[in-house]
Amino acid sequence: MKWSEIDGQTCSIARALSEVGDRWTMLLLREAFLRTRRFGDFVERTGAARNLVADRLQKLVDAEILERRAYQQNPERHEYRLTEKGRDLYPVMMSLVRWGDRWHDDGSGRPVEHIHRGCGHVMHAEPVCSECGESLDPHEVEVRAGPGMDPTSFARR
Amino acid sequence: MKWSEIDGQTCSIARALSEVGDRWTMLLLREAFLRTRRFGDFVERTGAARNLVADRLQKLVDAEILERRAYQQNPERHEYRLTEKGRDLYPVMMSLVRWGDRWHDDGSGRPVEHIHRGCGHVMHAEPVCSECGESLDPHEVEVRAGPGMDPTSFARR
DNA sequence: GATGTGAGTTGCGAAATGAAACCATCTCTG
DNA sequence: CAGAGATGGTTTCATTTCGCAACTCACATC
Repeated sequence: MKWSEIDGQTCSIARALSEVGDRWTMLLLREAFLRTRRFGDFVERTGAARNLVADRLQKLVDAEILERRAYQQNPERHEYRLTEKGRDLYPVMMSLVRWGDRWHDDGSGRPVEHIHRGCGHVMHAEPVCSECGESLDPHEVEVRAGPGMDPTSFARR
Repeated sequence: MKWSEIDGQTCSIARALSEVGDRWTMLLLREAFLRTRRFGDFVERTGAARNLVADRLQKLVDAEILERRAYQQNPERHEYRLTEKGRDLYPVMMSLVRWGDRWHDDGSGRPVEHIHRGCGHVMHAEPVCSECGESLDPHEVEVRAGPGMDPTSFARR
């Protein structure tokens, strides 16, 4: 199966990855969360080739994760900003940071620290159950087919 | 810059993505969390080409995210299981599921549902501040250079 | 001996990537 | 006004990776 057909799978993760699963795409989004908005800055800060940055930004705009809007005329210049859908990727980014910090610590500490203004502490994202607020443990979570599951693909398992 | 050099960046996300940022890698991990353990099942359930599955499983083993262990002799057969480091990717997977469910809903509902045994409800992962337990809002989080930041790359910003 | 199964490996055409050069607009400087 | 930056891409082309099918190998079963 080609990667480009992956979004046909009956799977939330496959469909999510069809939009943000690309290597450089994630780094572009990292930059977007750090308030990078201009083409040249994306190129410089991610280290990706210009043509790839152009292609991925376009795909993110098509997916309505970024929005391309003019910020000046003469010459017309555009900036790329996160949409609501894009901002909603925040938990994904934070959980990646958390994992990276925990398992790739070379002893020098975290490259960046996140401070929660509400409580003033250096923090990380902790996933909890949306219903009861308990900290999430994989063993405490049961997976079952939901209403959107294609029955044939579930039967296979 | 080539993708293979990406892990040299001073960034938790770049380093995390150098190990799990590949398209198929994430789908293999999805399967691992659903208790898929054998080569043939990974191939069948992800739809990836056999050589890619072989390559990615090997890389995951090298990264100590999966562990390859014999489960029988004559013929020797192996299974791939999540390590502690691999299981710790659970928040990443759950946040991807959450995002996919929210933004790719075609009206038929979620493909899979997660039930929290503790409270019995269909739930999703909700990220909160590790220090105060408040729900996380990007605007409430300040980012600053940590002890592990390469000063030259931060000065650039 | 023939056939089957599981787990890969190999070969090869097609597609994606990466680096550098090129282009188009507009502004600023002398 | 000519020429030299900024800025934001697009094009070109050699290299790398993908994706698919076929092949191998070790054992088991009929």
